[in-house]
Amino acid sequence: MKKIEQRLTENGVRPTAMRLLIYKYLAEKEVAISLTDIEAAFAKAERTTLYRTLRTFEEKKIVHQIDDGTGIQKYALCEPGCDCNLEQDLHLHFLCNNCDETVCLTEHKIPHINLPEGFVAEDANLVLKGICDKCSGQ
Amino acid sequence: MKKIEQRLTENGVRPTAMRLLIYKYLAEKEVAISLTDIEAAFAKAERTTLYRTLRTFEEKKIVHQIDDGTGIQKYALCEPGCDCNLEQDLHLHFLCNNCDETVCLTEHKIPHINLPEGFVAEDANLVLKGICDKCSGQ
DNA sequence: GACAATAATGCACTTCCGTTGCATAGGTCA
DNA sequence: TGACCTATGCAACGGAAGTGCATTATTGTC
Repeated sequence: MKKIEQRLTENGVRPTAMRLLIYKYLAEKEVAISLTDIEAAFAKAERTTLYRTLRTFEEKKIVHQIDDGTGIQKYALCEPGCDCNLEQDLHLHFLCNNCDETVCLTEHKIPHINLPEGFVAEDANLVLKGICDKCSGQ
Repeated sequence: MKKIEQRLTENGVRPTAMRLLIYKYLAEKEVAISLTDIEAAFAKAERTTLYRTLRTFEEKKIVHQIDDGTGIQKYALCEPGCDCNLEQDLHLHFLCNNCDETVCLTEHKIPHINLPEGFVAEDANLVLKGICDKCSGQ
């Protein structure tokens, strides 16, 4: 918990009890988490607080937002030292059609794409859908 | 208009007046269209009708749905003969941060990705964001 | 051409999720 | 301690997708 506190402080986020818990929750889960997920896990807390905590985390580069095509925004912890805006840190995400969980494949960067004349890419999002390792193993 | 009628019939969609107009609209626009766009263009028509028309078109492989990360579902005409479910027909989309328009880059297929053991990909979505050719030209 | 069956359209309403405004509680610093 | 700033809680809004049901149009059959 001390480590989490330090991580938050380093990134310019005041380590309140709520935030520590949310960070811990994100760290334990190895998949991308939606606001609704968190809400279910912290029934006592306000949705708004959770929402704003996630946004704060995102602004401070503690989590990155994931759009996996479900229409629901999800979040996952950033790797320490990663800057999710840089092309080299853009990794792909995998959405399982079976368990509906989305995981970061941080080792798999998005390949560079040659665009037609006139197009300038600043950001990229690649989502693969299918069956994840947990579900295919059975 | 006869051609459109034929296209719809071939794909098993009854060519009503409404549908012909919507198809025509999609064909003229060269960018991905949201339900709200269409609603604005056809002020007289019901949202539900437009919504269901788009869904029907999608089911019958006349349009494909695009998730460009804006949280708004968009649609664009499929190339004749394309099967948007097949890996070889999966192309990437480009969302312009300046004009907010999303275009299909049908010539640019999504590269094949080697996934970790246990992951089986069935579908893929790649969206690049940046400045499009129209906006960068100025 | 008239009729029944089927499909498309229009209207009302719901749900889900993200988002904001404002009041209150809590922590920080002089 | 008191003033200030930040975080939290509560209430409400708004956009977009989606559904149920009645009505209208279209098709096939006799």
